[in-house]
Amino acid sequence: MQISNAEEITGFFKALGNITRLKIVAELAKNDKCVSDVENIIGTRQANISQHLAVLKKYGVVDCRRDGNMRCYFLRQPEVVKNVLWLLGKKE
Amino acid sequence: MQISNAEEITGFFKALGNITRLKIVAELAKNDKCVSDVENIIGTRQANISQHLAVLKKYGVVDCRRDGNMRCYFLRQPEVVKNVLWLLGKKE
DNA sequence: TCAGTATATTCTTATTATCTAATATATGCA
DNA sequence: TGCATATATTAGATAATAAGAATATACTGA
Repeated sequence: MQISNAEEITGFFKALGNITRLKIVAELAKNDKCVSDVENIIGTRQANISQHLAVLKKYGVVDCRRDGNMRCYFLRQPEVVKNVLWLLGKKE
Repeated sequence: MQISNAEEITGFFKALGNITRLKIVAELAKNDKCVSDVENIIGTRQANISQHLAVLKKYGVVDCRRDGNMRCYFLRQPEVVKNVLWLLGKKE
């Protein structure tokens, strides 16, 4: 197995290697959400959610678009993320 | 997407979220290796490789067996790991 | 323009990760 | 038993991450 873009892949794993961010990503896998939606679902302070979303964005896992007053976050590669989570979620 | 075993999955991502460990795992995806093999391929000090292998083991990514004087490390779920790396390695 | 809402940023502190150097442990063999 | 080899563990320094609190920014609507 050759890893050509090891930095990038490591970044993906770093991004998901935190339980709060994993939960955020799992929520975004269902549908796009604005920050306050995520805040309500995850039950963490707004600033913290915002920081985690920034990390996810920095590593290229999510991106966002403005929606009026809000920011709507979404997975950049939803199928990849869903497949990875599915693979890991299966019981072996 | 429901994440039932979030802790465990986060652990997997933490384990792979380091470039040295990612490289180790990519090597083990080719075939099992003893510590000195990994050391030579990765080009890092023995103690450090040993520490990284301990992290991978702690999170359940690898396991090892004794082989005489050596320890042979292997992926616990090679197919899962290979599939995940393949998914992430594809160019989109 | 001003107030209100939504989100981001900065700062501080605590925890965790990483690396090196030194040392310990375990096995194989003479 | 004693030495060499292979690997693991510990300790200590530094860096990276995470969370809360406070504050700043940006958009909306009156």
